[in-house]
Formats: sequence, C-alpha cells, structure tokens
Amino acid sequence: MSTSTARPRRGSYAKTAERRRRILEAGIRVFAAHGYRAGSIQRIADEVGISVSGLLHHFDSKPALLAAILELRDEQARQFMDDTRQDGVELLRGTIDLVAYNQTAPGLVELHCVLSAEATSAEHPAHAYFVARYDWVLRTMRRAYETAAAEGALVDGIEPEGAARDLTALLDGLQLQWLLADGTFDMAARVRLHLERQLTVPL
Amino acid sequence: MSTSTARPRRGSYAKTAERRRRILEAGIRVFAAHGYRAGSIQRIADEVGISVSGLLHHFDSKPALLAAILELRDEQARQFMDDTRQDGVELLRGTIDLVAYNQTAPGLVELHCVLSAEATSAEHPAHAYFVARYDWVLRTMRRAYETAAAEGALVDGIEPEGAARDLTALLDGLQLQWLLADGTFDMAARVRLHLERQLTVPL
DNA sequence: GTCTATAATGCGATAGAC
DNA sequence: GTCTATCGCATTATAGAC
Repeated sequence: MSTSTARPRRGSYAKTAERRRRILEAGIRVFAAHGYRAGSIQRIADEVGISVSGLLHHFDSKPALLAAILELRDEQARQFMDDTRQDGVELLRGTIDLVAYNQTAPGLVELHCVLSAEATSAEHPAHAYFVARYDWVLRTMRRAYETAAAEGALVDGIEPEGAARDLTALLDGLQLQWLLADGTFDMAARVRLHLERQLTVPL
Repeated sequence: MSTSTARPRRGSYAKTAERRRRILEAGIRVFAAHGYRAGSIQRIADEVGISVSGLLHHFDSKPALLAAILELRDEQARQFMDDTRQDGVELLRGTIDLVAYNQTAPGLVELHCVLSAEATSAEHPAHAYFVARYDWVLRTMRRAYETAAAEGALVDGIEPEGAARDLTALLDGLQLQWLLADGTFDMAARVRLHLERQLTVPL
C-alpha cells in the first residue's frame, strides 16, 4: 500500500488540496458505511459533487484512494499515541484517551471495524496493511506492559504479550458492540476498569 | 429476517435437501471471504456447479439466502451453548469449549467477523439480526455472571453486566486478531485465563 | 428442478475534448 | 483540472422453455 503524492510544482494548490480533502472525507463515510468492496467511487464522487473521472484524476484508482484514507487515519491517530515519546503506564493511559476520542468520531470507528474485518481475507487490498498494523500495535502494547512491569506497576501474574493481545481485543470488540448498540455505553470507562485491574498505580 | 422453508409435500427430497445444503456451505465460504455485499450469488452458484437461476429456485433472493445461512449457524452454535440448560459457571466454561470449536472452523469465524462488522450499518439486511443477537448474548452472559456471583464463585468487584460486555468483546476481538494472524495463537487459552481471573472456582 | 435468455442496473477504468 | 462519452464486465432478478 504505497502513496503517490504527485504534487504539481508551482502555482496555487489550495483548491486541489481542498478537493482531495473532501474526497477523502467522503471516502471515509462511504467505505465506513458499505465497506471497501461494496463501497463505490461513484457514490463518493456523488457526495463530493464531482464526476467519477474527476475523482480519478486526484486518486489514480480505487485502491489508491483506500491507501490514502488509511494513511490519513494513521496520521491523525499518531497525534494521540506517539509511541516514540510515551511508554509504560503513560501509553496505557493514552489508550483511554484514544478510546474517548474515538467515541466522538463514530465514522472512524465504523471505518476501522468494517475494513479490518474485510481485510481479514488474504486477497483484500488492505490485507497487508492491517497485518502490519496489528503487528505494530501488539508490539507497542507489549512494550508498554513490559515497562510497566519493570516499574513495578503491573499486578502479579499479568504477562505482557497476552495482556497486549487482550487489551487490543477488548478495544476492537467493544467498538463492534458500541456500533451495534448505537453508542449507548461508555467504551472508555470499560477500558479504564480493565486497566485498573491490571495496574497497581492509579490512572 | 424470516425464513421460507417451503418444503414440497411428498416424494423423495433427498436431492433437494442435498442441493440446499451445498448452496448454504458455498454461501458461507463466499460471504466469509468477501462479505455479504461484495459476495455474489453468481460465485456461490459457480462453486456449487449450478446456474444462478438454479440457485434462486432454492432461495428466493440474496437476502433470503443470507437469512438461511445465519439460521443454520445459530442452530449449530446452539448445540454448544444450550442456554436453557446451562447457567452460571457451567455456561462460562461452555464458552471456552465454543471458542475451541471455533478454532477448528475458520470459515465460520470469518463469516461472523465480516458479517457482524458489515451489519453495523443500519441499512444492512442483517442489521436487525445482529442487534438482536448481541442483545441476547449479552443478557445470557450477564445472567451467567449473576448466577456465578450468587454461588459465590465470582471475584469481588466484578460486575455482571460489564463483565458480560468485556467477555463478549474479548471473544470478538480475539477472532479478528486470530484471522489476521492466520490462526497462530490459542484463543481458547486466552479466554480461559480471562475467566480464571474472574472466578474463584477452578475451570 | 434446472436451464437459457434477457432485462435493468451498476461497477471501475480509459480516451479525449475543453 | 474537470468534464462527457464510452468500454467491458458483473450484478440481481425475472420470464419462459424443457
């Protein structure tokens, strides 16, 4: 899943940047609601108010648009969980904040939920992306638990690798329930409770 | 999501039943791999070796086929978790067995994972089905925790409703990881560990 | 019960005008 | 940079022959 920035070299690009931004936003909405495979660039173009050809001028193909969307989402998420600066209990605390933020953006939650499930299939254009992403998430979480353990902040009997898996699973599973239940419970509160049972320090 | 059994009234139906069974199996494969919306009855018919028209003779429409598949899956699952007979710790123990069984049927895991995420959208033909199903699962799980608590088998501070939510989320989240990781870890072992931390009795 | 034929629609992508 | 026009293909579903 590579990017093609392909910016022009001079002049005023504000309009183009704006168009691209609107296409990406509409793409998130459509792929979240229908998935990637069943979501059409036709519909995305309609939402923006341009033609399909107009859309394909900005993004060479449907998979290219998907790649750009995933990249944008990662960039936004990185603002909440900067793995290079946070670690240990601090990072686990950041997870609660991220979940709380997600609750204000149902569209992004739905996009992740639908695309990750769809990308389970080996032939899906985002399969490699999600495999790599979960690998990274699990490694980051495990490191956080390991650091917490080294600081004596981890309850006895909690093993970092398994705890990382469980926490990640809890996040994803809660999101599914939250979407099906129309956002009628507090995900962040549940994650906080889960972490409080694993840590010896206050959150 | 209603069913149209519509059986003929006499004669030998072995052949028809066999055809229907093969269509359902192929449907599970295709919908698991591509989701409902992107999976085509064309492809399902191809896998069975019949025409699309032939398939639509047995199942009136694409949504009707989906309904039949979900019903079949529920019927199979009911053999593992009979809610009318099991309760409390016994039912929670049964969850581990169900997860262990699921690990032998990756196709069913994928079907559930992809369809439940897809059905998050209110317009999806299986939306009402999954909303009702999760409502039932959460109520059943909560009752099991409540019974366990009444028997003094529950660790202090575990609240049944939340625990039911967390356990269900863990199951779903682990399935997603398991599919992305190509089945390279033991889901049942993780669920067992989770339950062992919540219960005061051996599993 | 299964087929062919067909209808009507939607899809992603390309070519070329402006 | 955006458009129209068009291609080729896949989709669900129906009608009617056998």
